[in-house]
Amino acid sequence: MNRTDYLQAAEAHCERRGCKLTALRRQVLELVLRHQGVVKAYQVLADLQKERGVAAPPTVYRALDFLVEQGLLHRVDALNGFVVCDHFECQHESMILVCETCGKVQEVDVMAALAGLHDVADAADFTLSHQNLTLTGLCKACRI
Amino acid sequence: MNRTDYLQAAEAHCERRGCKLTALRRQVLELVLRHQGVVKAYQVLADLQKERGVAAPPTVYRALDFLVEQGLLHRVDALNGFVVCDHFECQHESMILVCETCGKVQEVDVMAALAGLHDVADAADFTLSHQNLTLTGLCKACRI
DNA sequence: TGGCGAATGTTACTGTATAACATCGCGACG
DNA sequence: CGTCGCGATGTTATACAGTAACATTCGCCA
Repeated sequence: MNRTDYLQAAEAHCERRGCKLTALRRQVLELVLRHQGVVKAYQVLADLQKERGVAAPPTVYRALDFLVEQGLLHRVDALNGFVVCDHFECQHESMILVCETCGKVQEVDVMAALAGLHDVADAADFTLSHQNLTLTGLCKACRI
Repeated sequence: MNRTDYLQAAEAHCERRGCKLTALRRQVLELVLRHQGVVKAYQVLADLQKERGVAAPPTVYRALDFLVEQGLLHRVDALNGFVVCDHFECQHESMILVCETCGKVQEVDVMAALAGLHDVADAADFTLSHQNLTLTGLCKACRI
């Protein structure tokens, strides 16, 4: 899916969910899309300042929070960063793989494997929320 | 395992790994042990300052990093915090369950379930590091 | 057209973490 | 015994991450 199609789909997605992908939110989403992999909030802020002169942290954080809420982005706790989710349509749980060496990020679906985790959690009397796992390791290129 | 035994075991553990649980590191570990569940670095810093008058962030962070490296603590990314690991002896991967409501933390072993995750990662040409998963959800008490 | 609510702007601050350099303490080794 | 090296700790300053609180704007619709 190219960038234009993605943005259009994202807009429709928000519409369906009863909220709006405003100009600002769209701009922030575009800025995130321009990067490979994980982006930091302050990187987005800097980019935004380049495009519109002024912008303060809350501006960016509010937009990012919104996009995460809509499932368009995932937050990567381990890196204090954000990655685009390119399959926000399907209700899913996914696994985000972050390469320790090159920082590249990929997202894979993981329903089956998660079932096992849910079992373990159940055994500990714990109910898991829907969530996205972030795991670190080595990607194909860096493993060599 | 009570606190004294734990500290002694921790010291032996470091020894075996060829490094030292110095007085400072031991003190920081004790401070973490005094709390239930997750502790923040700046909480430890404040405690440390109460005990020894002065202390700066790097002092605490260096000690915490060391303890994490030795497997005595786990870092909980999602909370910017740290929890004691009470089974640092066995080479293990574990799953840290954080209750969204009360903040309580428990750690469970999870070898079996992880095998599934490794399979999924392999399929994506990705080699997972040994790591501790942090998952959020609701604990028994808060689920009611 | 006026008023309501959501979105955004603005200021200031709190919390998290690390860089860079100084100093200390202790064991190895001549 | 000195001193060299090195790991641990102290110190200062600053970078990076996130939010509270309040002001303002904008679109919608009664």
